Amino acid sequence: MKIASWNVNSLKVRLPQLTQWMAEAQPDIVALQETKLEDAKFPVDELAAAGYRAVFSGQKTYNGVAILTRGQAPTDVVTDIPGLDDPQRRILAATVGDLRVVDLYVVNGKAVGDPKYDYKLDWLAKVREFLAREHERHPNLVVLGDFNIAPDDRDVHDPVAWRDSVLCSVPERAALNAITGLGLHDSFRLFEQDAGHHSWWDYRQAAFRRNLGLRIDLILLGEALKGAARAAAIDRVPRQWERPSDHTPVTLDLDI
DNA sequence: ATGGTAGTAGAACTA
Repeated sequence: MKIASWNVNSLKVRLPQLTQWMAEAQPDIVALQETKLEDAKFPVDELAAAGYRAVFSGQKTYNGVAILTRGQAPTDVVTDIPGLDDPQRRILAATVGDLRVVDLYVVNGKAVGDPKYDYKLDWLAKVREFLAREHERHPNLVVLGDFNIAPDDRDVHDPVAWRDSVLCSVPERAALNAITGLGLHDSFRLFEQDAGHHSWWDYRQAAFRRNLGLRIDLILLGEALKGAARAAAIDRVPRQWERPSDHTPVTLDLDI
């Protein structure tokens, strides 16, 4: 089975690209971020026509997450972190067959020291507690999404320029390490050790053409699933299309 | 150099 994550930066704008990409890539599960759609406006019928069921947690203008599945319908859906009263729609957990899937749109944080940065670190700490409980209950855990953190310097086009800035700072990386420390493995690094592989490129300064990007979109696998991983990839093709998202899809092939 | 581009909205905020 193939699992994917894609920050589409407006599902309304990117729906044609999403359905085209799914028709070509044939993923079984797709986690979306930044849908920017109220639930009443989610394109349920269009995605059903493409062969996918959907669960979603959205809001107008900002944020919004969704999980699309082929075959079995997602069940046991959770849309909020227990103990965190947060109107921002950034987390969606669901059971899909034998897998527990948690889709995250991690807070960007704006800049180190900004109030949004403090919210990011607090949000990540609360997510870690939630994921610890999810992992205990569901060994076959997949946590994926836009983490808005580059795990280490290999994931950054210019580590010196980005040193200690938001998306790369030591406290953010510590928060991510606290999550991977639960036994959740960055699946891309099970297969690829080199630098220069990115999943997000700023719209400005021709960043994609120059490969000035970061790898911030991750698929984490629980210990029990690690041995089932067969291949991980970043599909740069949709980033080359007309009117692209600033993120491109990341994928994982699992032998289950 | 706090620029630049994109999405949502219809000005300013978020990324």
